[in-house]
Amino acid sequence: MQDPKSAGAAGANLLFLREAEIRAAQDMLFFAYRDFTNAADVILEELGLGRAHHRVLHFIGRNAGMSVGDLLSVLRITKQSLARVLGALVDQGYVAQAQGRADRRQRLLTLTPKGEELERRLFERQRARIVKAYREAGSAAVDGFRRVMRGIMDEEAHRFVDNAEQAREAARKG
Amino acid sequence: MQDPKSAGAAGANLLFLREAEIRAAQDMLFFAYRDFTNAADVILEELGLGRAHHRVLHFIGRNAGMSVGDLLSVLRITKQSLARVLGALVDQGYVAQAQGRADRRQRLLTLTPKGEELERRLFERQRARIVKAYREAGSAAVDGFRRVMRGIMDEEAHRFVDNAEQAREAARKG
DNA sequence: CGCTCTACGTCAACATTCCTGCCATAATTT
DNA sequence: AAATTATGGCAGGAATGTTGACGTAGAGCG
Repeated sequence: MQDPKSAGAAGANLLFLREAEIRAAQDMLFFAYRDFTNAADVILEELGLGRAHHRVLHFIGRNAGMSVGDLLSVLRITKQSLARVLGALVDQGYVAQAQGRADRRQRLLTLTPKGEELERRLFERQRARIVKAYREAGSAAVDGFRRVMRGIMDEEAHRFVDNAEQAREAARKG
Repeated sequence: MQDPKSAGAAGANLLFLREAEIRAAQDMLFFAYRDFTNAADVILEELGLGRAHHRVLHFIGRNAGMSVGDLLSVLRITKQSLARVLGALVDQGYVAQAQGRADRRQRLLTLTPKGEELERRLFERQRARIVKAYREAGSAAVDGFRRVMRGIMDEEAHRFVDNAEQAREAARKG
């Protein structure tokens, strides 16, 4: 190992492995996201809704009473893109809007019972996949998964996930 | 804990935690995918390319010499959707097509040097995010991450990731 | 050899989901 | 009163996806 040549090769090898790991992560993010979102598509298609509708239902369900602006910054899409999707969900009775108490300009968004029921049906499809993966991988792996995923996300998204967690904690206690 | 009421509450609590975990996984998949893909968007926009182009470059780079049909089944889009994107990449000199030796109907796809260079630039952007996440989480967490991600993906995708890994192994050795 | 199947390209037509820009309204903040 | 904020709405366009139909070249089989 004192041969500079083989040391160089070992170094290159380490770099190679490192890169291979990253490449594999790219693949996995693509496939996992593709197959995870795909799980709910059957139900959505029946109702003539798309993935954009699902995302909106999911995040309103996660953070009941959020404003339109909050939703926009979570989804990172434009007002107009959201307007169509959200409008359809309100029209079809999945989402309810309430005037904000502190700021009456705000429309605070919540799921109607019908919306909750649909969100749950969609959730159950995806749940199966996660439960299977978690069970196969074991709880230590799940912890690692969570830590890596958090590292990939933006800081702001971090905060959202934590808030949703806390909101549920509070709801459970109070 | 022998009180059936508190046992029931504990059971509900476990279910609650389990569901909260799954919900958090939903959030994290969305945010991690959103922010990870977003990392390369700046470069793509400069060149007038989209994410679809990036995906094609990525997978051809990962599996040099793959056929159009292989690419279609990996991406799970239609021939026509791919045709536009792939055609643009060929026209602009990022991707080369070669006639298959065994089956001359096939167009085996590879990246040109120009395509490799672009793919690398795109990769570097995303690499930073993964490296950061991996470093913060530690190698045990990375292993857990991989195992969970594999569990979420379809079996078929499993195979693709393994093949790409092996192809690189072989290329390194031979 | 012919017949069929496969891999691929291509054209037409259309749906979904995103975008930018601009304007309007109402309520809050300064 | 003026500026800012939260939201809604319209016009128009781009990226990405879809289905369906047709054509060509090559592979594979009886």
